[in-house]
Amino acid sequence: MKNRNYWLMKSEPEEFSIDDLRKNKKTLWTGVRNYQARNFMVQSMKKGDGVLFYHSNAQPSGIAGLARVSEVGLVDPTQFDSKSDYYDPKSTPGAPRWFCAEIEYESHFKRFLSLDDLRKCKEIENLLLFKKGQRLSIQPLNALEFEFIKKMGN
DNA sequence: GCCAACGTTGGC
DNA sequence: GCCAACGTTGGC
Repeated sequence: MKNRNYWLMKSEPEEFSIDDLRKNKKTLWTGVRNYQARNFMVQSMKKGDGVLFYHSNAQPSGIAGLARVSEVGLVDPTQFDSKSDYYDPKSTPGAPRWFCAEIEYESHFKRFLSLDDLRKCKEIENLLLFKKGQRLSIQPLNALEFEFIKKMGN
C-alpha cells in the first residue's frame, strides 16, 4: 500500500490488552493526552496504517501483535466525561482538544517480542522505543522496521 | 516568556 | 514501589 505509515502503540495490558482487542475486534484509542502523540494521530495517521500493539508496564513489556488503523480523526469522547480519568474540563464539544483513532485487530504474534528481544536486533536499533526517557504512547516507525518486527514475531 | 513545582510514564 | 526523564502548569 502506498504511503502507508507505521506505528507502535502502547497500552497497559491490565487496562486494555491485545486479547481485549481480539475480543472487541475494534477499539477507539482514547485517552491520549500528550500533544505530540495527538499530533501524530491527527496529522500523520491514516486509515490502513500498520500498528504494532505494545504492552507497557507488563511482565515483560513488549510487542504482542498487529493491528490496523481503521478510522482517524475522531473526537475522543472521554474528554467530555466528567467521570472519566481522561476528562479535560478545558475542552468543549465546540472546540475539542483531543482526538482518537479506531484500531482494528489483526493478529497475535506467534512469539511475543519482549523489550529485551527487540533490543538485541541491530536492524531496529533506532526505534524511538529504546530512547532514554521516551514516553510517547504513539510512536512512528518506518516500513523496514515494521516489516522486520513483523517477521520476527511470526 | 521564564522556570520551579508538580504530575505522569514506564522500565526496573 | 522507586525514580529518572520529561511534559505541563501557573505565578511572576
